[in-house]
Amino acid sequence: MPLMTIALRYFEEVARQGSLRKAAERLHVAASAVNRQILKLEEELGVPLFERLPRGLRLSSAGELLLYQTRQWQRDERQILGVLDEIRGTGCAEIRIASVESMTDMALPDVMRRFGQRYPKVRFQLLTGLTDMIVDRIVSGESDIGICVNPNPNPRVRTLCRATFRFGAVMASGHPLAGKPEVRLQDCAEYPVILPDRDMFRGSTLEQALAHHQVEFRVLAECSRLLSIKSLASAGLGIAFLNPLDVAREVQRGELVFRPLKDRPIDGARIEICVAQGRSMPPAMASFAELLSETLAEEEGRG
Amino acid sequence: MPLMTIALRYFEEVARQGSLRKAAERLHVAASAVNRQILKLEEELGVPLFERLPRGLRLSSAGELLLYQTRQWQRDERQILGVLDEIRGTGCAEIRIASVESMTDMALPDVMRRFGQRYPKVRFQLLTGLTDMIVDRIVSGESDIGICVNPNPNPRVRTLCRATFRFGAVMASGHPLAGKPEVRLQDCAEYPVILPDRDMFRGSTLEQALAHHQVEFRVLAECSRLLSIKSLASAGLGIAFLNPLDVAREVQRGELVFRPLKDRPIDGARIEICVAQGRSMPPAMASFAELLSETLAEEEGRG
DNA sequence: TATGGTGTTGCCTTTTTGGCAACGATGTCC
DNA sequence: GGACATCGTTGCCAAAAAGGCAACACCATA
Repeated sequence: MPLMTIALRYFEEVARQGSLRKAAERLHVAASAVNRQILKLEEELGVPLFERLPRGLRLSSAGELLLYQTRQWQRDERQILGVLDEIRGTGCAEIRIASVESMTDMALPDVMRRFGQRYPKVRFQLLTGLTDMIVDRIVSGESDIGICVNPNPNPRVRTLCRATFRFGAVMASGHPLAGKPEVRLQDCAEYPVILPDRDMFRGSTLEQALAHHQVEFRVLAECSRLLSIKSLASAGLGIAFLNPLDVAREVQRGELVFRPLKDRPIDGARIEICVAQGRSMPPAMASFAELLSETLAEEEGRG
Repeated sequence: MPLMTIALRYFEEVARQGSLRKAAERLHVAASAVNRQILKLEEELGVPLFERLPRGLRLSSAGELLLYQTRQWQRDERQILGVLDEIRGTGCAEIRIASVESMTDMALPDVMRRFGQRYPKVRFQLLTGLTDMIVDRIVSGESDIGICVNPNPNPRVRTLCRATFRFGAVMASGHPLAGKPEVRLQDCAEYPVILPDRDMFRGSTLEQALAHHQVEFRVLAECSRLLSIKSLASAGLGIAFLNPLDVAREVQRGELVFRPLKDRPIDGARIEICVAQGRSMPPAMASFAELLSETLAEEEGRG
């Protein structure tokens, strides 16, 4: 338990009590033991920490300095012991997730809730961004678990699980195309569409698909957030191209409908769960990763 | 010298080397000794700090946490050992002075210069203000040595030395009154005078003296700074009432003349050097206080 | 002057830490 | 596939550190 020298521990108590014998009593040791630690400490530091008065000890200015530092260390010690206490058993106090938006609406909250039943004390840090940034954070160790879409192969990243989701057309339930079980891109061209903005769009599977089929769309809006895209589609302003995960909640509530695309071939979005290569995961984190992987696989099967 | 447990010291090196044996080599101890410290540390903390690999040890997430804290403590340790090194012999690294303006122009720089020859490494913090604030700082421990004027008796303050300086009239060397060896307040009433402002004036000996003699002055200016008063007087704009210490430098240079007042009784300004009651001073500080007291006594004799 | 408080020291025991050699396990090289 | 190197770990014992007890010297106070 003791992370700092007994000498410092004794020193703090002596400074607090102003007397060797009182300090010794509170420390449950003999006064001579305390005295020797203080004398040794002063000798090693080369500076008197106390001045000896007939009624006890009083801090010198060097002693005040050291006392201040010692108290700081004691606070540090209590704090870290507390954190290690939380970690005991779980192996970690916090799981830092970096995820694309697709997962953050439905899948992630669900997994986190189920995980919280087994590990109620583990906190989360949830950061949303694009794949490149997510990979960077995993590599640099800023985040523990990354959820990204179509990441480039990277030797410093280990993929735990991957699942592909095919794009589909997403529109308000009252939309003229909502009646058909499947749609073609050409059908969609008759209505306004809502696309991700340049940053989200670049390099995405959607970009490749649209480029391949050479369809001319009337673009109503380009959005930088998934939430915006869904809001516009919900309002009936246009058709969006998303994967089932993105709109699971809205489809469930009947606000949006998801219609697979008949066109072939259209690659799906490959969602991968990844961690830093060469780093092991504490039990709780491994458990979380597994839960996440299972959920992703289930969703893939359902889609 | 070691302020944190050997276990932590070993732990840091093992984390750095990634191997018990390499760490042991750098620490000049047997590998078994290092191993035992690590095992004991893990047992006491109740958390594994490393995971054992066939090629060595790798930090767990608990270990990373502790390593971060340990490195912080090592920096703290180096820093405070450095300061204690400076203190060795002198007893303190810094002398914090709170002084009225009277001393800060001539006496204090002179004392600090002479002190610096004996203790070149000791730094100063010089704060200028009014007596009440100075006393407060001494009591609260924010400053070490206080130089104040006519302080109220205070059981928590110990006075090392006091010296009284009688007020006099201060004027430019070309002033009509500059020719007389002594002046009366009544003489000064024929010319504009420069007074300290309300904060400086209130409760001062000067206030009592002027109140006692019932002389009507034509006040040219009230100033909140000693420097301003002297500047106006130097410019020949009026007569100021100061004590010899305030104008020692200007008198020496011939810019101002100091003329004692013939009126009786006029109490002098009682300048006191004081420290906190019940606190002892490290050698360097005591030396400084003594130097300061001597200088003050000399100046009193000269005036 | 007696008394109760202080820090300090000598002698000894107890506890902690270190050193040495050996063991079992794992990865590497020929 | 077997020799070899490297790793962490453990048992046994010596060295070092810390602690306990009693006595001492000192000083303020009653």
